Amino acid sequence: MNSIRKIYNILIKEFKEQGWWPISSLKNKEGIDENGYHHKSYYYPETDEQIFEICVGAILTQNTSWKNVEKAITNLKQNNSLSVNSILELNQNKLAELIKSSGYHNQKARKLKEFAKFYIKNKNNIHREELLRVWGIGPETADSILLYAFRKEYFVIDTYTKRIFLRIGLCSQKISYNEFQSLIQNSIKKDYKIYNEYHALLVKLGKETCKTKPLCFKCLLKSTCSFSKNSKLLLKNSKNRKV
DNA sequence: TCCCAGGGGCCGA
DNA sequence: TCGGCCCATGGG
Repeated sequence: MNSIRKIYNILIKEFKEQGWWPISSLKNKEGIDENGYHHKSYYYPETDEQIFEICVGAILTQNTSWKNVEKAITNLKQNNSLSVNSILELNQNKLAELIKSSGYHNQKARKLKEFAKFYIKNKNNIHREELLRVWGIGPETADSILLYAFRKEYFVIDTYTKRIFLRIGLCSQKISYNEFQSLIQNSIKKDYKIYNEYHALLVKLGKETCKTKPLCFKCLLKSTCSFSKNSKLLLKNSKNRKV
């Protein structure tokens, strides 16, 4: 079994299913937690509204913590603006005000409007190349939308994925997005559920242990991670050093 | 007060 | 093609 598959097995065994992508309208329903994560079902999203909400979340979460995105989504909902048509109709400054908590709100308001125009025309036949031509949609956001909203098999490469695999020693600093995506996609089964879950598991690991300042001592992957081994060595050497 | 967070566009070299 | 800079709020 290859290392990338092994890492998936370790993470899923310990962390269990993460239930991505969270959908606000599902909060506290049967089998769904208070934040909208559907841990036991991969059959979401079910409706056009749910699909569009995931797309909005993927754009709003660009370089932003999910908590700040949740506030923006709640605001949009309370203003009856979490739909394609209302985003198209809404004044851009008003839209920016509603999503202010997610940061970069002026840029993101424009991004939502550009995406909404695309969505209306392409929702029934969406293609990655065309999605990438939309202003404000880069490879990560495109793949999040394709994978989580449209259940298409594109592995999402984000900051956490890069950081974790770089530290483990499975990729180089200079690897491109597409090269990295191919590396992972060629190492695991082409399966929507696995792509969905693996990315979510990496985010959990990145948030909890493989942070900017890593907490290697409690990391599930410390036995296979070159960064963790090196940091242990550094710690040991520093302790042995006479002051 | 500083750092960081589920990126992407633009511009000059 | 690539590095540097800008966009911005909120929590720890």
